[in-house]
Amino acid sequence: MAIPTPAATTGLREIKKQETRQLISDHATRLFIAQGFEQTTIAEIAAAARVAKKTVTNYFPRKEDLALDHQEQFAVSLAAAVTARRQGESALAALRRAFADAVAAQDPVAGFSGQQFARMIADSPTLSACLRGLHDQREHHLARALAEATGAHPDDITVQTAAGLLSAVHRVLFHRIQTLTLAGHPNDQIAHTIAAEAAEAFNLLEPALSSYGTD
Amino acid sequence: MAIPTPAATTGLREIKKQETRQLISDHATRLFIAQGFEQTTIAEIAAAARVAKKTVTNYFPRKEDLALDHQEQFAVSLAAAVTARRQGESALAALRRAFADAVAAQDPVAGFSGQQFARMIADSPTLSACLRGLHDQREHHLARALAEATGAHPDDITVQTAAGLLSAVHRVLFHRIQTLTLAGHPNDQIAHTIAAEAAEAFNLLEPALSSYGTD
DNA sequence: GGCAAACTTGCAACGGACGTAATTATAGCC
DNA sequence: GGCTATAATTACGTCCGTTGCAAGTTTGCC
Repeated sequence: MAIPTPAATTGLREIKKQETRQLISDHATRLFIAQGFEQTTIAEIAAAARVAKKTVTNYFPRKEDLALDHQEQFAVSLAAAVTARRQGESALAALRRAFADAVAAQDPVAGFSGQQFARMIADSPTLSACLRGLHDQREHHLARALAEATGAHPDDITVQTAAGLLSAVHRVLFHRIQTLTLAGHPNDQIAHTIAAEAAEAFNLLEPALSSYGTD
Repeated sequence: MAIPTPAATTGLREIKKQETRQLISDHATRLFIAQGFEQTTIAEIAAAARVAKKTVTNYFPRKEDLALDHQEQFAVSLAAAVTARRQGESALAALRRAFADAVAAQDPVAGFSGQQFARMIADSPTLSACLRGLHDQREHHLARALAEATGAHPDDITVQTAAGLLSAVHRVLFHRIQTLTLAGHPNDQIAHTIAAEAAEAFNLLEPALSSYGTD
């Protein structure tokens, strides 16, 4: 997926901004992995990147933003899967297929983040809380997409519940991938295990939502 | 529910500790309601309660602990409902009944917290994140209870998924009560509305888990 | 070449979290 | 009933994330 950059003239200023941002992000990730998230200070990152502390907090308003990338992509992933579902495909079927694809591709957005990254998150209450918030945002986006797909009011209890149930399955599977990653399993083996478990999990929900959100 | 106090001799010291704790908590709640959670500093609370700053953070390690009470009770509520379910009653039925009871009693643990309290939480990212963490803990406790009830391994994907689905319904309904509270509806009206919506939400899950966790 | 806008920088302040040592008051024991 | 060990409270101080502000520097445009 190339960067769209809508009318973003690649002037010298934009180029240097992107370089500076990447420079800070790279040093931050390296330090977080090496010595943990909480143990790394913004001052250290700024010193490593040879920029001012203020520049770091200017590009990344909160410290968590330095560690968790692709937040927006994660938050809209389920809603996008529903919006882009095939003709006659239910929301559940679309989300099942989307997860299977993500597992096959070992997509980081599905939870394939590497052992060191998973450990960094697990060891940091701040990052764990931030991840919970992202799961929450993802559910809300999904609820909006489901409301649009079914023509129901966004506050409708059935819409809200369906979004909660569907995102719960994805969240449980995400957490399972993280757990297996932390346990040291290689991605290939995790993908194999999770594929079978995902079938069980989605099958459990099938009787409840088999035709929900079908065109 | 009286305080068990297992062999807790009600010495003068324990009494004064409880008084001090209550004094701090009362002043904190009052200030949070009056001027918001983030806008209130621990120093202000300490000054209002006429104690040292350190005494506040000694009784309440984190600032959130000053605002959110009964955290442990909330976290174990779903697990307790499953553990105490009747003979032959499914986990879903037990949780449906527990929620109906909580709504009838307008239990704060179910979300009946009053408009000012709901606003305090909604206006504070810190408290919202803390509440998400509590929902997460509640799901994990439920998963353990379900594993024990079904004899399955706690890491079993069916157990994890069932816990995720069941707690998702409770979480959606909790959030709905908060939303209605923020909108200014009186508790009686909310209880009436939610009772009907809860029936819809649990009915949605019924085909999936009607017999799960039955003795 | 010069001007306006933007980015970067350094400094400062605030607030929450944590640690430590000193003071005070209680509870158990003789 | 007095003494001592224990535990809470207090008053410091430090660290770190976050925010605001003014000055300096670079970029893009005229």
